Amino acid sequence: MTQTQHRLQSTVPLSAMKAGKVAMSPGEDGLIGIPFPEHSSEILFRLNAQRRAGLLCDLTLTSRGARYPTHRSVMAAVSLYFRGLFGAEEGAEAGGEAGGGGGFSVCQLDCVAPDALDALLEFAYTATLTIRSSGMRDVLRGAQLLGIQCVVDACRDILGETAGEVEWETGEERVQAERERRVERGMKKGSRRKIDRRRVNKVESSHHQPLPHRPNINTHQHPSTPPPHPSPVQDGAHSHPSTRPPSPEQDEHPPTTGQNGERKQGRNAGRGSTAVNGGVRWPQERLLAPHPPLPLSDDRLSEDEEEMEGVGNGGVPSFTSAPLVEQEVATGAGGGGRKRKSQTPQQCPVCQKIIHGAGKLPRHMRTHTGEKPFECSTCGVRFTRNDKLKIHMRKHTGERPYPCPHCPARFLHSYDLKNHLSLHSGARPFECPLCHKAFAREDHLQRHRKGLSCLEVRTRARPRRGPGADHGEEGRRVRGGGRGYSPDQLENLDLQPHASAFHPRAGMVGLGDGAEAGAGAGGQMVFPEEADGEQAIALLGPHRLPYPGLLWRGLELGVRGVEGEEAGGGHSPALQHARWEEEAEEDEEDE
DNA sequence: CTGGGGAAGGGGCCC
DNA sequence: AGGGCCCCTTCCCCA
Repeated sequence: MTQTQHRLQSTVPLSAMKAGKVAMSPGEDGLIGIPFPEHSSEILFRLNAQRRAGLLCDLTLTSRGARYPTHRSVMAAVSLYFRGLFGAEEGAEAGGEAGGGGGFSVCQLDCVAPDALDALLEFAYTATLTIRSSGMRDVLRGAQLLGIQCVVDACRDILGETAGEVEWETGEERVQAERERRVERGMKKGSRRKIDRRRVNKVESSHHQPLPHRPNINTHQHPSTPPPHPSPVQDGAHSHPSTRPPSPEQDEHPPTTGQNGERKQGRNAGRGSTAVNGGVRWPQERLLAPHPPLPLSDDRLSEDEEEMEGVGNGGVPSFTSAPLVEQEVATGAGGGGRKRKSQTPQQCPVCQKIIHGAGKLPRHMRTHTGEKPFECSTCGVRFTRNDKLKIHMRKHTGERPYPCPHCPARFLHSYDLKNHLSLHSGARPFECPLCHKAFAREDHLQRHRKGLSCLEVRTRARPRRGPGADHGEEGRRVRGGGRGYSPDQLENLDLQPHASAFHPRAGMVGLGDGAEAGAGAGGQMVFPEEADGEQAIALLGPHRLPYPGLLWRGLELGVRGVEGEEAGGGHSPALQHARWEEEAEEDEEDE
């Protein structure tokens, strides 16, 4: 858990803010979308912990004497059967005792083997299905009975069963399904990889939205007003689960992953099944993969993709790969105008960042979605990119392809060798323009600068020769949040970095006088109503802001330094050096 | 505070 | 056009 929390802190939002990457759309003043890729897994983890502890459980499933406390909402989210049972189906009225209201109920599922039911519950709460090969059939049957389609698909995939037509499709649904199939066939005109990518994208949506928003394939199968303790057996008998695939989705999306070795090794490693203690373990992506794209007509596809780009819906948005110059065309009323031409550059729909390079947008999008499809088969570490995995694998293979020509040292990365060579040469090409201390690495020089460890702390607004220790201490405080706001940014903020403004006590419950609150982490922060934006910033200080840039934006202070010139992080070292030179000159002029 | 290792993300080139 | 591969920069962490 702590690991997850740590990832939460260090994942997209912070880094994005740090680099000024979470930017507002020009037309959406004040609206900021911040994806939290770990949120869904975090929630799931806590729900699972509650289940295991029996907390807040309002539904008990029983199977042949075994009892499984669980949560209605979770089961309704993962199972079509329970969704219908509890009236949680969209548009369905919560009816009867089993409706969406409260109450505690017991559902007897003797038709599902206890082990299978346990595995399905584990899946529901962990998004990972861990089953023994021998129990595959039971799990498949249970998943069919409960309407957990992705598990059904995964099991069928493993068992090598093929999916046929769905007997219980209504006429309207059949038309819809046929329309989807036509769309799918149309999509298949593109490359196979493209289709796979679409699926991955949709999987991302599914990941945060456990069941797809689509006209449900068998709502009639689960009446919204079921009997108090309906038996899935009846349900299953209705749907002929043992002989029929419960969904037309299978038909549309024949399993392709991991069957013909088409995918690259990295992907296979991350997405395929892996043997676990004699069982088979399906990662989340694979389980969700069979979910189809939204049933869209060709004309609607672009629109809906754009709708999915919204980040305010709590889900991680999917994205369109439409290039900047093509988006208008693609979303126009042309209908058949989905064919896209040049793909570079492309704008990220989440952070608005312009991504250069064909095919680079999906790679960038994974920084938002948190998807890490490339898993190290040795240690299980996952990566967003296969080239990173490849480099990582060198640690296991011992390969160090970058030997130093001057000594026996070998390195994993080319830049390590580069750094190392500078040690041989003694070159320290990066010199601080203020204190003239030289560094072998540019980032060390930057750290030196940002750390205010030299005379750089002398800002134009303050006397240079104050108590030096104070400067150093203040510098450390300013930097204390770890975000490393440069003096440039602080100056652009027009903040007077008086010690009181960043004193840990300031702003902790109460405005100043008598404000006595714990300065440590966890102290309650209170924004007095009368405190305006600048006061609020002074109260907090940059080191207290989890998303400093956000607050500044939210307070509409018009901080150019944060979202202006630094946004996008595209400043070149040369520019940075030039800026420093300029500052140094100004400082000297001040003297 | 500095040196070093490593991860993450972006861009260029090529297929 | 998309993806693989490589290089680069930036940042974080640790000693």
